[in-house]
Amino acid sequence: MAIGYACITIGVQDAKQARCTIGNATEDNLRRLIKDNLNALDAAIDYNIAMGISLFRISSDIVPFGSHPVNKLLWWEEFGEKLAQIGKKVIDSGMRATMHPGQYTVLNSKNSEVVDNALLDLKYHCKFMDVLGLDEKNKMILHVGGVYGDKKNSAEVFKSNYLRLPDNIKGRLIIENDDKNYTVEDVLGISRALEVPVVFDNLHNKLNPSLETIPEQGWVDICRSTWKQKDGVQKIHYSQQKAGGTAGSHSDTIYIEEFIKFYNNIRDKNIDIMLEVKDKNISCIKCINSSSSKTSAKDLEEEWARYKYFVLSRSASIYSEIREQLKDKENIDAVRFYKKIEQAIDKAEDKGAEVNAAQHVWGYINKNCKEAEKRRFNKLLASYIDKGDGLKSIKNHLLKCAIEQDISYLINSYYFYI
DNA sequence: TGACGTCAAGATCCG
DNA sequence: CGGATCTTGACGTCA
Repeated sequence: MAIGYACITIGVQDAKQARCTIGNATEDNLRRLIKDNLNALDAAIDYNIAMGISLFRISSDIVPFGSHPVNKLLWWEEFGEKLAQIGKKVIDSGMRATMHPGQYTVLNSKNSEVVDNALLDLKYHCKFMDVLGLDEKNKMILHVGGVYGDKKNSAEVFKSNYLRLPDNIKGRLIIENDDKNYTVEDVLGISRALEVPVVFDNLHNKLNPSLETIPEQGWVDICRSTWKQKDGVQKIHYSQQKAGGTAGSHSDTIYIEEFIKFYNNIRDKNIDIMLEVKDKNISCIKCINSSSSKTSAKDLEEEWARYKYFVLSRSASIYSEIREQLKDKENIDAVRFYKKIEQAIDKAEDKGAEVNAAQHVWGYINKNCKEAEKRRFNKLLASYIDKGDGLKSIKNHLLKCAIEQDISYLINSYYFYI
């Protein structure tokens, strides 16, 4: 059982991915970006290992314009050594990596150029995983594509185009129900014909349910039968609707009670759950700690160290309540802990609390900082107290100072990132 | 023709 | 001039 997150690692300075526009995609720029992005991927994997996260989606942008003719680099040769080293790290740590060509990679398109480009994109994604040296249990997820007024026929086009794919792509490809077109029932139909594993996506299923009404858990069970030994553990996508957002938009954080309810209903826990959520690795750790029986008082204390200034910036009383709760080392209750954190997340901005937290963080920086930094902090804080704007500037300044003084305790704080 | 999703790059604005 | 904030990009489908 693993819980993972997609592409971006929040709050890890060395793990930031970079890109460029097509106009700037010169050979030199691309070479530099690939080098930087591979180092960033390496850092993200180190972080995952340190945090006990063993499921991770690699960004499609890891090689900028990886399937576009503008990128003519033989990146798999040029960076072969680095790629192999990263791959070895993934394998040795027992991590499972995935990739996910987006909604614009359409294998069943009416337009043959679009199909050609989809093939190039699949080849690129597959090549990346191949050169990492990952086996076929490390999957590549694709949506079925367009409907073009005739879902049945369009599914047939998908099938025939699938059958023409190279074997290494077929070995990795898995298909997912989407939020508008192909329901899990539709995707299972395609899966039966092609023997392709199906990824059940809970939010897509809510927005685009099948004709047959089966509870979520029933669909998870049915999808399980599409996963064979060689495919590895069944994988599903889990996300929550953002309150007040357009249908299908992902929540800022995974609300833990709802997740645990879903998790408890899963009959066979031998399953990998990929979270799709704005706060990425942060929710991932939350879900791992809340679903594992091995979560210790120390685990929650480490989380508290990362959350505390954020919580303080929202509410001093919630801050005290959590501190009280954590004093009881005999009764570890991760769900209760994270529900309190969520209370703080959902609280509206409170100027007094923000000022208090900023001053608290400043207390660590104040001692060893430059006069100019001191002046800037005081100026920004005064402006915030006076006019109520510039909170982001305060946080950016504090983070900059923390990085300069290399105070990891502060740099790792979620206060700066959520 | 614009919305959809994504989020850093790139452009522009501000003090 | 540095930093904050707004706009663009790159993709394909669908209304």
